Amino acid sequence: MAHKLNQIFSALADPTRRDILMMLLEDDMAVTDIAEPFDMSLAAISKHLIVLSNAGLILQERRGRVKWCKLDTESMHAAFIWIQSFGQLDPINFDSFEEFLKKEKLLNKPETT
Amino acid sequence: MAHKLNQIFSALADPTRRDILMMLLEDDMAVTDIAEPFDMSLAAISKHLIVLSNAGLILQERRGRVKWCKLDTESMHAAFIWIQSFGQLDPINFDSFEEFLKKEKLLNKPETT
DNA sequence: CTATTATTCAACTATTTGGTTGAATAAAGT
DNA sequence: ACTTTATTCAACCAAATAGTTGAATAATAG
Repeated sequence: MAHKLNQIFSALADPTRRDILMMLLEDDMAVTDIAEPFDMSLAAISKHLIVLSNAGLILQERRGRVKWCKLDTESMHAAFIWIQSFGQLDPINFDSFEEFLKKEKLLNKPETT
Repeated sequence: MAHKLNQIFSALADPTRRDILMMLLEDDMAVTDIAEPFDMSLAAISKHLIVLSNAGLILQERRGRVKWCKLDTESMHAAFIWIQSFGQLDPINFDSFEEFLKKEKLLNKPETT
């Protein structure tokens, strides 16, 4: 699990990839649709998606000729736990934590597996 | 602040640098002492420290010929908040959160600025 | 079968990264 | 002044990264 942290943090270090992850918060998307807003070739986005996939931050499932991308929360959670248990945070910002809870509730995701 | 996330996550992506940060949890250290346990040149460690410093994860203060390194919690906190507010975490692991609180209490840091 | 759409592969390039070594600088210690 | 200790600088190298373009593959549509 520790070696995965390299990949996870490395994947999160790129702003394009963070943007992609945030887009996927809204909904699952096909590769072409993900690429659309970016000023960058499709192949470049495809590579970013492979990086995200290798880091375990997204899952890719091919249905027909379309490859659907969706968030995989586990790696993000692992990074979260690492930082959290690192422990050198400010007294803990309960406000932002509450806000996070609120947002979770608002999203009210149907697939709460 | 967003552009700093690139540097922060990128800095956290290297295991040597994460190790250094964890060593600094114990106490502030001089560059040479930080380098000692690693199978790597002093210059390499010096570079890692510059990366950590640029990411705002540590502070370096020269006293005499020794450069002391200490954690700077702000950037770590920024990364924490980003992941937290990203919101795609599992229902929230309250156990690990409690453990984190407990550890904080145990450390009982005097400099709770 | 042919064309179109979706995605990736391959080859290439430029830049960054993580490491090395040896010299340079800075501050003490004797 | 000379030596030792602490740290960085400079030049270099190998490997990884982030991008490009053009061809290849895969699946659907006509």
